Amino acid sequence: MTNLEKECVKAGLKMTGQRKIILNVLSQSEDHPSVEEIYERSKEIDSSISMATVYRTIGLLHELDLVIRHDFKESFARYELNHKDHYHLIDMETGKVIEFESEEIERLKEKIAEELGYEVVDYRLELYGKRKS
Amino acid sequence: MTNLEKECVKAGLKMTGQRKIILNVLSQSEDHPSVEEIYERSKEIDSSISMATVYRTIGLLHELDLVIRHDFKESFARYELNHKDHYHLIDMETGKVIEFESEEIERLKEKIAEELGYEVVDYRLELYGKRKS
DNA sequence: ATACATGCAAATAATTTGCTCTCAG
DNA sequence: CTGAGAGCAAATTATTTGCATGTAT
Repeated sequence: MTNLEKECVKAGLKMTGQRKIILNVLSQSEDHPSVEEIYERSKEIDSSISMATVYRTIGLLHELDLVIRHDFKESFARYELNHKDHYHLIDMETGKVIEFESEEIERLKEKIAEELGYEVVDYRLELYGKRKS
Repeated sequence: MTNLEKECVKAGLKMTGQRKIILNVLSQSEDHPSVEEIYERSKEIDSSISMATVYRTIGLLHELDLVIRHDFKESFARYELNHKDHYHLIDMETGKVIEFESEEIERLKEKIAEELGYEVVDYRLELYGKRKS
């Protein structure tokens, strides 16, 4: 049983075949798949899996804070496993998503929230850019 | 004719009654209204205005870069007139949106994009927080 | 005059949900 | 065994679009 699976069980979820597959797909994914994509990748392993199950599972994982949801200015959402703090730069020409980290932003967001009398519960930082010629 | 109206005309849009109303509603709004809300506020001025028109108008204004679109982790979008660079902190308990500015973030985002070989075309920075007790 | 806008209603697209059956614990 | 979970299809929600009619320029 993987770590991720253990976390789910600990949270009270039953470890069904479908959930194992979806968790596995997410673990294998280096990108930020949409529900549709997660569904497609999961179907390659078990073709009987349904969209509804993918939606419900992703929803649960999101509640458990195991996956993060992104809205990259598209009509649908993208997901990824919640690993360390990082940010995204979206190439507006190719749609490619580049991840980056930044200690400075980390500090800055805490500082700003602090000044406003708030504690950061969640955040979102995305840059949309064009490759320099 | 307001400045905003002039900008629209300059871009080739016809200045219809509906558009004037919507522009006016946006100018008056201190918050970040959804299309539904813009529609409600507009209807108080001219009850015959339709959702389709609001959607289309907002879409055009967005293309002209006169309004910015926000996805504050809700199921719908919110809009506001595009004034100077600023960011948002969303109070997770009340949903209230607090605007703030930050020279540092301004510089930082340029620097980061630069390092990745990109030019910033657009960006998004939101903090989601809980009020400190 | 005429191309662009509007209102209405129907169409889309993403996501959610009701219901019945299945299976993990 | 029993309640949580799955699949299917229908429902919902936000947004978009086709079309006949209206209007700013």
